[in-house]
Amino acid sequence: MKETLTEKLIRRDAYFKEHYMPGISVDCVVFGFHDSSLKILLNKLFDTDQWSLPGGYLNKTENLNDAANRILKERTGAENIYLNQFKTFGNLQRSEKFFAPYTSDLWFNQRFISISYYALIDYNSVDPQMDEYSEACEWLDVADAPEMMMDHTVIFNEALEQLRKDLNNKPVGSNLLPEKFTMPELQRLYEVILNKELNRGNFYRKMKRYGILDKLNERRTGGAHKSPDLYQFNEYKYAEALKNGLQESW
Amino acid sequence: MKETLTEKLIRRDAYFKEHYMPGISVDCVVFGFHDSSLKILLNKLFDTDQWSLPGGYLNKTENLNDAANRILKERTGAENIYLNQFKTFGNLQRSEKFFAPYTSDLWFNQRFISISYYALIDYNSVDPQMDEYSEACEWLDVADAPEMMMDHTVIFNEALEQLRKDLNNKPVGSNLLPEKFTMPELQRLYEVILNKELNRGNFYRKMKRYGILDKLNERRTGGAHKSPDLYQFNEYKYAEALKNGLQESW
DNA sequence: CCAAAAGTGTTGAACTTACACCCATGA
DNA sequence: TCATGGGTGTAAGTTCAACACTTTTGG
Repeated sequence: MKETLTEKLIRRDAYFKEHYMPGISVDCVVFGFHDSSLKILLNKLFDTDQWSLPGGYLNKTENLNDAANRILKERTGAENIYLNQFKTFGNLQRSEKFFAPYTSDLWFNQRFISISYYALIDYNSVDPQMDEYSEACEWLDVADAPEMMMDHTVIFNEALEQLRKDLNNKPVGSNLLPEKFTMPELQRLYEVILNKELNRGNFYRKMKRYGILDKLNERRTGGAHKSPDLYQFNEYKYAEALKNGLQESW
Repeated sequence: MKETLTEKLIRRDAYFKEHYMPGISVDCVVFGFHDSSLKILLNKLFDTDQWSLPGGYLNKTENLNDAANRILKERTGAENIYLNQFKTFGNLQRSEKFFAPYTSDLWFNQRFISISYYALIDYNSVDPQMDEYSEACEWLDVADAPEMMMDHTVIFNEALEQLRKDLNNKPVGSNLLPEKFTMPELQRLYEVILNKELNRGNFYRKMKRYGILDKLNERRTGGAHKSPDLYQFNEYKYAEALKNGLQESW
């Protein structure tokens, strides 16, 4: 017979009490880019209709950033993911409703402060993995994000806002795209993050002017039309340019 | 006979265990502007040579932002201070050295995660107040910041970096200056935050073009030369302009 | 009346925006 | 052959840095 979510939480209670810092959780908003749209990686918990951000707890002997990396590795199989801690959520009521059915002495049902990261990852390098409390782990389209548990919708929205602000200051492009990509793909990434259309010619020139891309002697074949050139980021020049920001208004 | 810092911490141990969340502290980097330079509010603990950021703990029945506001009110006497949560610090070793002399069962000597805010405040509205563990609470010049305890120097540097980035996106000017100020004062604020000189004429025009300032029918008299006009921020227009950022490179 | 500071004008360079055009090429 | 993408041209408008000029005011 299948163990319910409640039974699972009760069974794991003592283990968590021993190994994890009380009151501190780490949540990750994992962004990917696929099929010209921005995706987010979400779990679906057993016994609920709601989705949740991949998250976990802080081991007593673990650094904060290491916890975020560990949690992401468990969920995506990938290592060295680009992570950006963007805000810590600590309102009293943030998990009240969700845990209302549980007894208050349950470890999981204490007041938690959520230290939140957003992660940027090459969609194709991810193999979404469920955790022990979930019945699904999937990429969903940011444009129609589902209802999420607790305050995860708030966390997600703030992550998206921060991503938008970081577009000219953080290596967003190189972390969301595969190593080789075409100029139209890069433009679509910018458009979908900024949620507005950009002029093709100007985008092309602007990107070239930054000098952060290397043009490869390859093209993407197999498409329906002219094979577009492939580019890759010049990591050194990209990093240099980001030090002062890309200084553009888009 | 004066109670030592150690004695004080031991005496308060049970009280904190009862009322405050374990493992979570809130630190504030408080910025002010005075005499053409950027200042930071620091405490000096008893029995040490090091300075510390004003900080405190999170009450079990208190929201995160409320804790930051409470701590600031205790230290500055001011309410409704502009606060910006910018990062959470949680390395294992962050307080190791500092608390090494204390026994490990002391509440204060557990592993703490520091949720850090920077605060912007009108220098003149502050009456620096020592807490019970300090022998001094003073404004010090950011340009020659002293040695600080634990990882507070790191926290301070990241706050300053964030402030620089936020200059065009957050109401930095209106929160650091008194209600009425002159254009040269505003320019000096920008210069000291950005750490570079700006062209006077262009600064003047740019500020006017934003339309975020109201020119008053008053001047600052008493100076050695021409009395400059006084301005104040038009809060509504300032807020509107900040929604999209001030879009300037300075 | 003069020095210093406030405030304004001007100008050339640079950049943005928006649109248009040509070429290449794969289905 | 035609739709899509690569690459370039250009005109109009905007912004910027730099410098110089005028105005104001305290001593």
